[in-house]
Amino acid sequence: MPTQNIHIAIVEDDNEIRQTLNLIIDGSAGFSCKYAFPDGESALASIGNLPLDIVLMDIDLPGKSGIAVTRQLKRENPELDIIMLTVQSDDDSIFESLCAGASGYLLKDTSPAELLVHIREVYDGGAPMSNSIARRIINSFRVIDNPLSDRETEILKMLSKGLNYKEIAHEVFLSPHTVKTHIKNIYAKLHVGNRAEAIYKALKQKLI
Amino acid sequence: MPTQNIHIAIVEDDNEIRQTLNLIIDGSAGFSCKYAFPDGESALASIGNLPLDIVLMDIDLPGKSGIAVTRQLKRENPELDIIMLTVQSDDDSIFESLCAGASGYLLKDTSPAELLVHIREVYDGGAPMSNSIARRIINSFRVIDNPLSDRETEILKMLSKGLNYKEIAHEVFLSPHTVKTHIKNIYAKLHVGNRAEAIYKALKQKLI
DNA sequence: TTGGAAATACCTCTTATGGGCGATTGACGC
DNA sequence: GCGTCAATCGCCCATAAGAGGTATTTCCAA
Repeated sequence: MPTQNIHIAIVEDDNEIRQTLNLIIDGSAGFSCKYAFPDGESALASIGNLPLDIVLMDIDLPGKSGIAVTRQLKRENPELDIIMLTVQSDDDSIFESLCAGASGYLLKDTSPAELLVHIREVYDGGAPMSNSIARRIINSFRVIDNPLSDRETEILKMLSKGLNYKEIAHEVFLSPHTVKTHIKNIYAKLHVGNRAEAIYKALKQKLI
Repeated sequence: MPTQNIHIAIVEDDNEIRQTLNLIIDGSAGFSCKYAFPDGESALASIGNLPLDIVLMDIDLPGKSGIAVTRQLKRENPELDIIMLTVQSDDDSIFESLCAGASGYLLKDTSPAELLVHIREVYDGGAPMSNSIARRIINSFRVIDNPLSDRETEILKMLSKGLNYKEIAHEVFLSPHTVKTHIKNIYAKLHVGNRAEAIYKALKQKLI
């Protein structure tokens, strides 16, 4: 029993790549690719009224960048899945794309067969990434080291919620003086001089 | 020409699963699995002296959790790659595992054939994840929306660096009063009442 | 057993912060 | 042309925060 076709559009400025992708995808069983755009503006103008499941998006486009186009498309069509298909493999491109709402990130050295597999993965709720990209993403989660004691971490979390000395003291059944001492020690360990910087550093280093 | 075997260890408390995995992996060409541990303590005691490439780690272990074991293993053997292989699919388990240093996250419904593919992916520098896991990770990057003006964002960033009114005013060539007004507006937009909470929310929502 | 964290508690002093007010100017949209 | 909003500047005041101390207890590891 044949499943329903997955409807795909392409945004890619290189004519040859665009047409080749179009032919490959549209010619594969289970996939339909009736729309291809050479730039973001034309894609934004048309997509939204179209019955699409997935968009393949290049990043380096004339005019609006593929990341900006992704952001806007996702704002207007939250259900649409967008897969970045690009040569860019720098951290900025990757993380900005994900923040913009991309559901996958593939490098252009991906083979046509793999591409089709990955499109189906996205259709099935996955989030395919080229190997090197996936590793970069999960490395971004790594924690360096945590110099804070459990008590200090607990108090720092409350600080980040906006509580003051007295409120924290009440929460943890301590004297406000003790809370203050802990916070001073936290500042020393994080090499900061106030709450704002402490919370910034702690979040950046995933301490809280 | 045969490539070198990938050397694998298993940490898994369920005897049947552990032995089955062991047999499947060790019986596959290109893979070697000579070590299997029923708990984290025994794994920590032995691994480190062993010539291993990859460890498959369960999360729900007797005693130390697989996440804690992962953290310690990675601290002592940064080069070792650890793949979580678990039934846990809650956000906390996923993100804590990644923060602890896992290089992949697979659910136990992964087929043996896929498992071998994924082990090789990790060996080749990738970071395989089960479909639903990958999507959760990617979604964690999504930006909701940014209610702040450019000026406000600029000032909020300086706040997070620990600058006070006067210092910020000096940086942006404004009166300290104006800076204060901006900050008050930021608090209103973020529905917070102080710096700590503002920075926490802003970072959580990726506004800065 | 001794040294070092961690956790606990207190004091004083100066400065920064946040709340509550008001006000003008210049874009931009409708 | 009118309203809205960002951006700018201002004042007063109560309180919170941070910088400087000192000190005790507990517990773990060297």
